[in-house]
Amino acid sequence: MGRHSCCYKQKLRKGLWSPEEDEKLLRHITKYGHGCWSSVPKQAGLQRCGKSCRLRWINYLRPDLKRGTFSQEEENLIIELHAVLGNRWSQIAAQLPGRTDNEIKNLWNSCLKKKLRQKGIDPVTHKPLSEVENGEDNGRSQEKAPEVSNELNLLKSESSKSDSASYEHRTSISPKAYALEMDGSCSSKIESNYVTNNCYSKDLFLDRFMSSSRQESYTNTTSCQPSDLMGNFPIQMSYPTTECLPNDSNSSHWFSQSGRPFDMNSEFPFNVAASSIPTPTTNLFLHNNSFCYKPSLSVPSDNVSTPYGSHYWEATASNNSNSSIRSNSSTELRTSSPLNIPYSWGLADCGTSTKEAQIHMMENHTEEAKWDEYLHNSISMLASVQNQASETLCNDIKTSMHLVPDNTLVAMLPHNTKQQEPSQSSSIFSKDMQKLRAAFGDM
DNA sequence: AACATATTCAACCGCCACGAG
DNA sequence: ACTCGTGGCGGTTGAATATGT
Repeated sequence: MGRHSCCYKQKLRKGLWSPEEDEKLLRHITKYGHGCWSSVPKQAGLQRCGKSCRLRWINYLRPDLKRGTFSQEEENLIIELHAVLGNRWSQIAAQLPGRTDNEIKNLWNSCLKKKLRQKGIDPVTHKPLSEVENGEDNGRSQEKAPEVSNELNLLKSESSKSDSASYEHRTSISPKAYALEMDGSCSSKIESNYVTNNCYSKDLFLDRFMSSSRQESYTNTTSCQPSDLMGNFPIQMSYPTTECLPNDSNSSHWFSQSGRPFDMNSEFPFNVAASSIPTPTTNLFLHNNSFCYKPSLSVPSDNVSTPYGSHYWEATASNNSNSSIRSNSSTELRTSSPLNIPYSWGLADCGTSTKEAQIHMMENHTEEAKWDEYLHNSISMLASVQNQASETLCNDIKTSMHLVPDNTLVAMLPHNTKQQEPSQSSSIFSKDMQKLRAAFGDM
């Protein structure tokens, strides 16, 4: 038990992935989607088990992954979320677009744990070490407030080093919003984000943060603020279309996992792939101008026309030898124009030609209105959902969490079976979409 | 320069949950 | 009810790299 049948097969490679293997896998998934993972290695011509392929894709090849060191804000958010969620790395990762659970787990084990200990905080309980050492159980509920506020003090001090102004902004919450939260109003932004986007139960949240000094704790919750989470939804950037991809192989370098570049086969089928390439996600919350992806997808170094407008792209090499893709800031938000370009990541789409795919895209673009309306309607549903018992909410966590980790878009697509039922996350996305539209107008 | 030790992080392992048959 | 195949998750390992002596 436990071991996948495919792993018993002979001649399966293990260990680090070679650039050639990466290329095969990426090419295959870009072209066909992964479908059933167990069939991927065979179809892609890889001597790997499906599980290994899946892992490689999720942790390394996925185009929406961010590369590079974690920002202070990200670290703070991880600590915050860990205090609430524990070692539920996938759920924590869901709040950090572009980051994988593995990455966060590694960061936690190698870095954050130490940092917390150095600050005198037990990384397991998030209580002061002295308290942990002296024994506990002096009334758990009474300990929660100091435990949280201690950590928040740490976070505040950490955060203030780099960004005190924005910290103050982030840690503020209007009395009205707070009141809404306190009386359990379903229309509260706070709840919708905490409960739905953050995907832990309201009860858990309340239990954690709404203890005796709850207002203080809450208003000091660093990166977990509703305002942040509202912006925590990835927006989609359009990939350059096929036609714009350079034939010049010099500009299509790929990077091995150690950061060493290798040349992509110039025949890499982007002409087919373009229709399937997912929109990479970025993050308003971090509000970076640059977006780094683990593999450097071919990016033209001049103006790029897409079906949705022109974007200027600048390919740069970052310090850590990973590639990065930078858009000029003025067009950064414009790059989010195709908010709902549908892609079928994860759904085998073997027979889809470029043309078909483009038609498909257009159809879905018009379908967006319907879908948006549908999503909007689901906001009201959120009300009833949020009034359910926390147990129910806990059960829903898993469903909601499908939204972010793999590809935000996948979960939002009308044709995605996962989304055939209205979900809480849909509501949030709809809100976010409205917010973006309000800010940038309908594209 | 050579070695030892520490750190990082990609990948693997084992388990669980779920759906299909 | 049971088995099987699969996806997903968290814990762990170990090679590569960094740092210290």
